[in-house]
Order: sequence, then structure tokens, then C-alpha cells
Amino acid sequence: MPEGPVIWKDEELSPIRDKVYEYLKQAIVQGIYKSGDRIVEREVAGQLNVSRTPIREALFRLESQGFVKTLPRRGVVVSKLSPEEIVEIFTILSATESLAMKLAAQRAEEPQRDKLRQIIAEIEEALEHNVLREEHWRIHFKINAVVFEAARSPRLQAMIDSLSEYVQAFVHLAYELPGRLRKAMEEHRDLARAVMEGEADLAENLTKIHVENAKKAYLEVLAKE
Amino acid sequence: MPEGPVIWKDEELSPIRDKVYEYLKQAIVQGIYKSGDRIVEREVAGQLNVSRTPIREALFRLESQGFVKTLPRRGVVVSKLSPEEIVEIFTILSATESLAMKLAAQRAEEPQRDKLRQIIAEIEEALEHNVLREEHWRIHFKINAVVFEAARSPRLQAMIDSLSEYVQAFVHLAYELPGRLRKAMEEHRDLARAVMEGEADLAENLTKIHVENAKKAYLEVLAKE
DNA sequence: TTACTCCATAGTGTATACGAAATGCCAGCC
DNA sequence: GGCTGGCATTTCGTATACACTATGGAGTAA
Repeated sequence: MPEGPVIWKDEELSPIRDKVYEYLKQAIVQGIYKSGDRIVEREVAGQLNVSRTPIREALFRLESQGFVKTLPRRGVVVSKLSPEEIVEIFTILSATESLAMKLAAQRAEEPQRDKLRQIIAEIEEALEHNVLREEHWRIHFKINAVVFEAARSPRLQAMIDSLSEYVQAFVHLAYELPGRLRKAMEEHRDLARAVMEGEADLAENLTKIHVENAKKAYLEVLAKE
Repeated sequence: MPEGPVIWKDEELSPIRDKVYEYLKQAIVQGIYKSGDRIVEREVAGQLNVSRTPIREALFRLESQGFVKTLPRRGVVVSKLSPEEIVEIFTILSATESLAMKLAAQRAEEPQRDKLRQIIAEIEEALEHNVLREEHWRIHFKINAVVFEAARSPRLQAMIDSLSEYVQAFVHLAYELPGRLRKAMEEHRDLARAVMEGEADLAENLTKIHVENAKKAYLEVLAKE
């Protein structure tokens, strides 16, 4: 019975199932629940002091996203995030994210282009002053937001978000490799520029390369262990 | 309060939530529940003579797949399947399915190649004897099965299945266009051959073209109404 | 000693009860 | 006559109770 992270905000008014969902997802990606661990509804319900109902609802969502799988009449177990699984997700991300970038390049309007221009300037700034670690995630999320705004494809966005959540922890690891962070920033800059200038095919290809590089970095980190 | 299709098999032992899920999904794609209709848990529970619990569980799954969306404290409404949404799904399918085909071409082993050879022969047969309508779906699913077996990417498969279920009804419509059915069969044949021969890039491109053609056919049908 | 059977227990599957929030209607007031 | 406030109703959100199934261990017989 693993102890979970303490991320409980009592005063929030969002449905309990959402909080449970976040709680369990974090526990899984942080490795507190390990692959193959059983998740017993009553146990979690007891730990969080809620009933089984919201637990079940959260588990169903986690199942539909692939974090756990339920065996009929047996309960749910944490899916294994084997290296093969991670690589598979990188592969799918490569296809879906490059599509998103292509769409963004095709559909970006002036407001989005403007935001991209600003982001590019911020990246240059960060590269120059070497404050990469501080700025990287902020810029990453900022680019994502603009790209999704431009691509106008909420379903695609949801798919990518869901896949990204999986590999997020591993991507973090990969940025520990010397030089990877700077390279990733440069890739982001070039990508943002391509989207801004409406170069759809270029944006698509740069994204494929970017994700491919992330995958390689992950495999390198993996090999070192 | 729309009346649903009668597809209730009492004696099955699969969980009720799965049956409710299928029931509601069919009702949505068949247009019995229309875009924007509210789905009230108690009503459905009453119609099917089960409690609200499995209904809720089915609704959560439908939500995570995008068939419905739930407004907090307001209940769930059927998502709109506007033409733009359909086109968006075709676009995503183009990217994901072409990835699946590429992987299949790269990873197919002798057993899968053998099955593909057989399928190609069946297509030729069907084209010659002009029994396209009878054979098309059987062959479609057969190809899919082999390709997924070859691609070895269950997550990708799940994503494609989920997306396909949406547009299935519309693809059906599109095959009413004169000549589309034969063309689609020929595309399937060429695609199967490319996968069989390990021509990954060719398979990828043929898939993109195939899905693109399906999208165009859908838009044509749409324009006629 | 081993294998088979039976029972206790754990844990999911479903039903139902209760509470809270939002909407719509009706009445009363301005 | 129109607007506002409150009440009733609807419907979701959560808790809980009961049922059913699978599993593991103990006990007995070969």
C-alpha cells in the first residue's frame, strides 16, 4: 500500500473525482504506484477519506487513457511503462504533434504570429543569458498554448496532452543530458519561426526531428542506467 | 426523450456498463440522440432497467472519447458532430493511420505477409466478380486486423479505433457515391501490397491519399444535401 | 507427501439513498 | 406591466449497503 503524494486541497470546489484523478495520475507517473501494482478501490478511498464512487470514476478515466487497465472482477493494475511503451508513445507523438504544428502553420492568424514573434525573442534572450533551465518549461507551455490556439483542433490537442503526460517524467530526465537543453531550445526557436512564417511542411519536419531527438535522448539516459 | 435502439441481450455476462456503453454509442452514431441533446442518467437508467451507476460509468467513457461532454452540475450533452468536427477527425486519422501502416510495413513478419497476400487475392477476386459491396467491409476489417498485428502498437490501435467509430457512419454514406467503392477497394489492394512488400514510405503515402479520398467523398455527399 | 475440495475473505459490480446546486416558475412588489 | 426574490423541482455528486465472484489456504483423503 504505497503512500501517495500530498496534493490535497480541501477548499477546492472541483468534483472530487477530478482531484482523485490528478492524485492517482501523479502517483503513477511519479512512480509511487509501480507497474503491476494493484490499485484497490477501498484502500484509496480510505486513504483519501472519500467513498469508492469518485475513485471508480477516476480509475475509469485513467483506464481510458491507458495508465491502468482493469481486469474484470479482478480490479485495476497499473499499466507497465516499459521502455518499449515509452518509445511507442514517442512515435505516436511524433505523428500527432507534427500534424498539430503543420495545422498551426497553415492556420495561424496575426494575433498568434505576434505571440510567436515574442516567444522567439524570449528564447533568444534565454539562450544568450544562459537561463535555459529556468525558462525552458515556461516557454514550452507558452508555445504549446499558441500552437493549439492556431491549430484549432481541440480533439488533436486532447490526444497530444494525454500522450505527453505519460512521457513528461522521462522527458525531464532526458534534459539532464549535457547540451540537450540548449539544443531543445534552439529546436523550439526554429519551430516557432516556421509556424510563424506559415512554413507548414518545414514545421512538420522540424517537429518530427524534435520529437525524434527527445526519444533518442531518453534512450541515452536509459542506456546509462 | 429519444427512444433508443433495441440491442439488449439479457443473457450476456459482460459488465452492464459495457452494454450500456455500446447502447449509447450506437444511439449517438445512429443519430437517435442528436447533437446537443441532454442525456439524463435517470431516464436512461429507467429505459434500460438498471441503476444509474453503470450509466454513469458508460457516460464517462463516452466523454473521454469525445462523444459527449459533461457540464459540471448540468449533466451530459451529446457533442456536436459538425462537418468541421468530422473533417478534423479525418485529418487526425490520416496522420495516425498512415503511421500505423508505415509501422506495419516495417515490422510485418512472414505470417502477416502471408495473410496480406491472401487478402490481395480476395480483393482481386471481388473486383473481378463485382461483389464489392458484400466483400468490402469484411476485407476492410481483415486488413485492419493484420495491419495491427504487424504494427504491434496497441495504443495506436486503440486511438485509431476510437476515431474510426466516429466517422464510420459517414464513411458508409460516402460509399454510396458511384465508383467510390471500387476505387476504395483498389486503394486497399495497393496499400496491402505496399505493406506486404515492406515499402514503408509508400504505404504511408497511400494511406494518406486513401483517407484524403474518403474525406473528399464525405464532403461531396455533404454538398449534395 | 501430494492433490483435491471446501470455506473464508477480499474485492469488484450494482443498486439505492441522501445531499447540494442550478434552473425555472410563480408570486409579490415597485 | 415588468422585474426581482424565493421556493420547488430536477439532476447531478457522493456515500453506503448488498450481492456475486475469484482466490488462497486449510483440512482431509489417497
